[in-house]
Amino acid sequence: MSKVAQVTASTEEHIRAVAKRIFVSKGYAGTTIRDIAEAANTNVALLNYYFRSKEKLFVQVFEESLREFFASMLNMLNQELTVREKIENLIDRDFDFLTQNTEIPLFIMHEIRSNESNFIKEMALHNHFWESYFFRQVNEAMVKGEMRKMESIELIVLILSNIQFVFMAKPMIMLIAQMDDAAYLALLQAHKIRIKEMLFSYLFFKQENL
Amino acid sequence: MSKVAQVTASTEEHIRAVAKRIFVSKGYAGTTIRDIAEAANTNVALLNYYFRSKEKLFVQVFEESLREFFASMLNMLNQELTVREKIENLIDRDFDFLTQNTEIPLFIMHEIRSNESNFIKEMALHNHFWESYFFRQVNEAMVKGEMRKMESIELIVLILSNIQFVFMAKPMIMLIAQMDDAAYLALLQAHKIRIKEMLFSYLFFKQENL
DNA sequence: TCTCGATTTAAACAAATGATTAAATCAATA
DNA sequence: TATTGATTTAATCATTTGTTTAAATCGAGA
Repeated sequence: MSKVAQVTASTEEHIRAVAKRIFVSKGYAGTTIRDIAEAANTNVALLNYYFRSKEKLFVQVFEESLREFFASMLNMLNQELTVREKIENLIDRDFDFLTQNTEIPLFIMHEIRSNESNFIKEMALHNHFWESYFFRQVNEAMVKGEMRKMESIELIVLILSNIQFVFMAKPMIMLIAQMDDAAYLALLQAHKIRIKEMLFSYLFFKQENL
Repeated sequence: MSKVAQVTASTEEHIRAVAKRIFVSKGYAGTTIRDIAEAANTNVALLNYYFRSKEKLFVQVFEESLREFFASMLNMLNQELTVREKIENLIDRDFDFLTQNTEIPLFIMHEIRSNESNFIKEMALHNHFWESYFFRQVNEAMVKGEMRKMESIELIVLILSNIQFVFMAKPMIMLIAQMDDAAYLALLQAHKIRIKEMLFSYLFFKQENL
């Protein structure tokens, strides 16, 4: 039984991994279950045997992507570090993750928007987010004048803009700048250093116009 | 004849406009020609009568979107303004356009990536871009120490990150911050002011570590 | 070895989809 | 009014797509 379960789990996991790669690259609507079956060296009936339907398979893939996507942010929230350290940590972790998973942010944004069956909106992403230690820390720093005053959502948008856009726009950047992969990676490194410099000097400005 | 041509043009234009709305919202693969025909109060045969195929209709829509998307950037490039004025101009114009066309950036990025038939790569977006007056101006300012030194592509990525991400991530922002449309619009206004402040103080720093 | 449940496969089905056909309608003009 | 070409429509076609069925294969335990 242990062996059966093992084989089962690995077949199922293999299909899920293949499905993830294709869904992430071509989107839900652009992917057929035959694409997945073929790439996984199996057949469409087996997909439905393990996952019941294309949509249920997709939901699993999407939820996993969402978890990975938010992992570094959630991780950041409740650690015993300064705000500045946490933000630097977030940038480093996100760049590492996104360099290996360039397509994830665009995939998630596109599916949230084009999704009509609303299962995404039921995932309750906002849970306990704004009440976390991080945002209390931030508020405190703002009150003390150690940090520029703004709403939490503004802060998050400002930071994530500078992290994620360069990944979401990868195809266009490579196109208009006529880059190869090596040049793109070099851009990533330069960009990462630059946004730390810019964000830190903006967020932790030398207090005067508090 | 003039009347025939007029009616023709308006029917064709009406279909194109409806198609654009649906393609932009649901993506190429997620859109059926029957979706479009129904929304345009006509039938699938008429779509093919005017546009020959779903793909040819899509190409027209996509090219138009691309033109609009780059309009403010191209407009900026060769005007008689200072670098700082041009960048402020770009931010203002893009925010105006994107507020009315929130879905365009995500649409374009997604289609560039999931597109397999490569017609996009043949559109030669890079033409004369890097040789424009704007980048000569920028280079000059950098040499003079009026502006922080960086590659042109870095500068563009830095600016566009801060403009476009807030639009591309709209569905997620509204979801995790539990915003309504009014709150989102308020966020846009605050963000626009903020990024001008941040970018200008970073790009046009008080010269010292030139 | 035989049995039985789990896994895998080939084949088929119904619905959806992009495209086409052929006929109907319209509108200008001879 | 009759003709002609442009436009619009309903119906149909062939293929693709998600799903299901039924049979085959596998592997552990009796």
